[in-house]
Amino acid sequence: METSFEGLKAELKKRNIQISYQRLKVIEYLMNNQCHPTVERIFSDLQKEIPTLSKTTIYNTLKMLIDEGLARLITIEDNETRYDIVIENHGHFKCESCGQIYNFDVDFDSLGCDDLEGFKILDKDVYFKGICPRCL
Amino acid sequence: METSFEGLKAELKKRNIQISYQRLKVIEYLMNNQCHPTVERIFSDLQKEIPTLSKTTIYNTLKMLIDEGLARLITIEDNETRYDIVIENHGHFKCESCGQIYNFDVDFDSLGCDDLEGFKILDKDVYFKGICPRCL
DNA sequence: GTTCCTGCAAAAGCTTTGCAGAAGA
DNA sequence: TCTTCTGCAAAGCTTTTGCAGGAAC
Repeated sequence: METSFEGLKAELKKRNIQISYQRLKVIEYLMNNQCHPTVERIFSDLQKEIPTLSKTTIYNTLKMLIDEGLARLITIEDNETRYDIVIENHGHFKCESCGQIYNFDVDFDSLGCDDLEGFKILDKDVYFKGICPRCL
Repeated sequence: METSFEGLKAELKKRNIQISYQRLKVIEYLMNNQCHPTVERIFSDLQKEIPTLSKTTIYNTLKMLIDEGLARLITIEDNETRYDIVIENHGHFKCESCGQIYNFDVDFDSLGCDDLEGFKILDKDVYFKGICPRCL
């Protein structure tokens, strides 16, 4: 899976998807801020640079990336939707104190195979919650 | 962790929490329908029995159970919040075809410890998505 | 009598939809 | 020219809050 900025742009071009200024900025933001931002966060940060930017465009862009399999949703908390541009398998740890989300490596192959014989598994997510070292 | 109906009632009594008819019915529903229902589902099913029941009461009851650590949220999908009365550690598999959520055993102890040294882990969730055998 | 619970109505918050104008091919 | 993209405004949903009446202790 492509995780470099240039590679992502090439991937979109290959699929005949226009790379507008707004889309470029959203993708750039996701690449530079792998802290799994919410739409609100992306919006308020990018608005400084693009005053006319609307949330609709961010929603549109994120939807497009997810449809293309280039981003994924993180629903570690039920009242906030976050986004993750990195696709390679990893788990997410959310600090309940500061709200920061950390990545960590997970051996997905060793996970829950006994009970799921006959199931077609398309997607695996591991979510942990607790307190991060900085807050402890 | 207590998973029997009587045990749960006793647990609430011990904590001086009133067990009203509405609360009893919601708990009973969660015990009998471990398919991880949404609020909408609980509401429409229980309304047949309790015509005056309001969603607010269901939200209140679920919030109380979660605050007491007797239920947990499942946020496998970002646009629907589901609830789970069984607390013992298990993973959740959601069928993308029929929407059914299945439980499966997970060896949580073997999960992602290398990267998380110094983190205080309070909660672990494993979410899989795919197609269940019935839909395949 | 005091505290807690229920449930209606309203508010809040996030996401989607409709649509007109702009930009790009 | 034709298609696609942007962004405002409105709509749609789920969840929360305020509050008055009622039940439990």
